[in-house]
Amino acid sequence: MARLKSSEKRDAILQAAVGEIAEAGLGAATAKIARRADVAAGTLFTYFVNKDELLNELYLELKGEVYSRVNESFPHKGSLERRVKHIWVSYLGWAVEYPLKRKVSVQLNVSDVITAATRSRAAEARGLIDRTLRELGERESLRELPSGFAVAMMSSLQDAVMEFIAKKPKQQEMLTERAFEVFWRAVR
Amino acid sequence: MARLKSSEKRDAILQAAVGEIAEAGLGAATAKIARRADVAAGTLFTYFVNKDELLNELYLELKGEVYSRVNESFPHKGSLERRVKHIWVSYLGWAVEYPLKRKVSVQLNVSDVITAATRSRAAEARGLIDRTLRELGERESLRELPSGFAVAMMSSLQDAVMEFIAKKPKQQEMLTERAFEVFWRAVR
Amino acid sequence: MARLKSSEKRDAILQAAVGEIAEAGLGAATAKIARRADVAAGTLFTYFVNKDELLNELYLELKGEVYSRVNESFPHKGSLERRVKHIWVSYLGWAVEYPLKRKVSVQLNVSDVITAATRSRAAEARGLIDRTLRELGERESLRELPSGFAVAMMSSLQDAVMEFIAKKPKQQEMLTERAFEVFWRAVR
Amino acid sequence: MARLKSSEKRDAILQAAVGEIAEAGLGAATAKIARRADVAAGTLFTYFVNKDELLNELYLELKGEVYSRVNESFPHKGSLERRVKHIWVSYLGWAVEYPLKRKVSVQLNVSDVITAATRSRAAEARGLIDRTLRELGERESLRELPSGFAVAMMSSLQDAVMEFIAKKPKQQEMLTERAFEVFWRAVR
DNA sequence: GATGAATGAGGTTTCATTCAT
DNA sequence: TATGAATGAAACCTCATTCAT
Repeated sequence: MARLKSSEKRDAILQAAVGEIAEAGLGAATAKIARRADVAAGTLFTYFVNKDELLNELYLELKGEVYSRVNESFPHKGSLERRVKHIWVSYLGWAVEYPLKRKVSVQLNVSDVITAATRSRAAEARGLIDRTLRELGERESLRELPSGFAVAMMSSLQDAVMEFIAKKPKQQEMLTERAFEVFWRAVR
Repeated sequence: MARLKSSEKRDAILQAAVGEIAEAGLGAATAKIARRADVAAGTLFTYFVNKDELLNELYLELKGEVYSRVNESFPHKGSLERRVKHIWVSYLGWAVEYPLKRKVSVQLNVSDVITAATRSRAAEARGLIDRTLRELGERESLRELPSGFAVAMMSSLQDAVMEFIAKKPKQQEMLTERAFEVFWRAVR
Repeated sequence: MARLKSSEKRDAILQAAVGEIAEAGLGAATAKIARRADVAAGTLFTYFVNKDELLNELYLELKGEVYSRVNESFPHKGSLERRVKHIWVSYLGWAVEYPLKRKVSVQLNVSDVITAATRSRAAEARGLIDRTLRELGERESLRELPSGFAVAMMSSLQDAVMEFIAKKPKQQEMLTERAFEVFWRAVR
Repeated sequence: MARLKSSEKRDAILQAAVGEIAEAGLGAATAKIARRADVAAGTLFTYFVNKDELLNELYLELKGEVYSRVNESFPHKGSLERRVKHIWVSYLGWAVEYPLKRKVSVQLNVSDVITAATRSRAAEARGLIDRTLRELGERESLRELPSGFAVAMMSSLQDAVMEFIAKKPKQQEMLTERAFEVFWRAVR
């Protein structure tokens, strides 16, 4: 008669964690996360062995969400530029749509709670993206730079764009386009 | 007269904070910071009214350090490219020399403890840099993007470079150069 | 279902607070109160959100105890003198029986931690007493004095009696009687 | 060339203590008292060996002030009623004029910091008052009550009057008069 | 599995007191 | 004497985690 661990509850906890961490930083209390998820304090620990694990799982979840967003209608057969732009546009779309999630994602990324293991599991899930970006990295323009530089550059450039979109949401599309042009000029 | 507040001690606390926060995040205990600074737990609070103020002051200190580094031997009369490159090189130089400080600076920046007031005080101190980067922002290539985009872009690109230099410190110079070329291509 | 908050524990904390405050004043440490109540330091805060609330609740509890003592076998239909005397005797009885409680009650009363809200909640609970004392206040002898004076006078006179009973407990009954005569002469 | 301990400073500290304790209770910080007295934190301890002593001295000072007020123009040769009334009126006058002092005096009195030694030193200073009140205590009406009861009763009745004068200062004179009548009726 | 009271270590901050200047 | 920085014990309170129900 044991109820199964409901993934619904798990999701509620993760979502609550986003809200709570966005407001209070990584020091957010598990009890508050639980309360926001409408779950008892103890219940949180049947879904995540401890807070660190919760944080690592959250990181994975967030990354996964972005990647699946990028995968949606990915132009597998498009030109390199089209494929890179797809990644560019869809990531920015996600980040703008879920600013709290992005904020939390950044905090997690910068902190030390996310283990190397988690980070590499996240990387694994990027297959599609990576293949495209590796192709980009091999271009003449980035030749002498380490593989991975293109990725890092794109991601950090996007962070910059984000800041501006956050301030003027209405110009999202324009900013996304123009910034992509700048980016593309750099790597072309 | 009684002992005067020594800026030596103040500095020791700030430095200890860098070390402690680099290891434990912004949740680092004030007591541990004090111990590392070789100062009694209570003494910390004669220099900073509370932890938040300590963090804000630390932020200012770190930013100030970078800016004064950039100001050193700034080629006021050089071409735009030379000036931008000076900023690029000197910032990366600082970040590579003091990776912990940079790490802490990033954590602070992302967090919510740094007040708007502190942020704008920090911005004020950037006069020299800003003038150059504003000039950059007015170039044809960035015309339709908001002023400030050039700054944000440069800073985020540098973050990307940092990661790689951190992994291969020996290639610092080469990476710095190559990455600047890429950046310059984008904004040229 | 989890363990429920036991009013037993709540009471133990309140009682421990009486002992501790009687010894150390309102500055009594919450940790010591908890220890004396045989409860973990943190547990205190599941029953009272903070020390101030504990103190306010304690005040209410103490007042409540007195009032319910007075209410016991209250001679609703007796003469005014009989009713006033009942109040007089039962209050003094309580105060003599629980000198620590009385001491703490006085300290709380004099301090500023007890909020106006708490004071008025306490006042509400005095219905029976107040009706009688208001009647007393309307007598010729107190006519020009503000309503409430009779109450204040009685209470402060009792304080005086208390001191003496505390020193010579055996004479409690006699002192209670004689003092009431004096009091009654004043208001008759 | 050593400056003498200036009694000016001592007084400033005592006065500051009144203000601070009235606002923050007996837990008032010595550092704040010192600051309010425009004196360095350490200086306080050249005038009072520790906080407890400061509090005891303050108690003495306050009591002394009242007594000397009562002594002023004391009608040594007046009837018992006149003398008692003089005490009554002059004490209430002081309490109304210095409500903070009175508040602090009450707090000190109720607390345990005031030693028995201090209390008896304070009592000594009451010679004049006591002689009159002892005379009062010997009257028929109070015969069977312990000596000292008259004093206690008077003092506690005055507390009651105080409360009302504090609320309606304009009626001070009337309230003082009427209440005395009540008191006198009781002991007559 | 779900609950939430209980725990106690640990966090920040306050404070009486000391002592170098 | 006067100063006020320095001290560190102790205060209040929070929190991740456990476990009886």
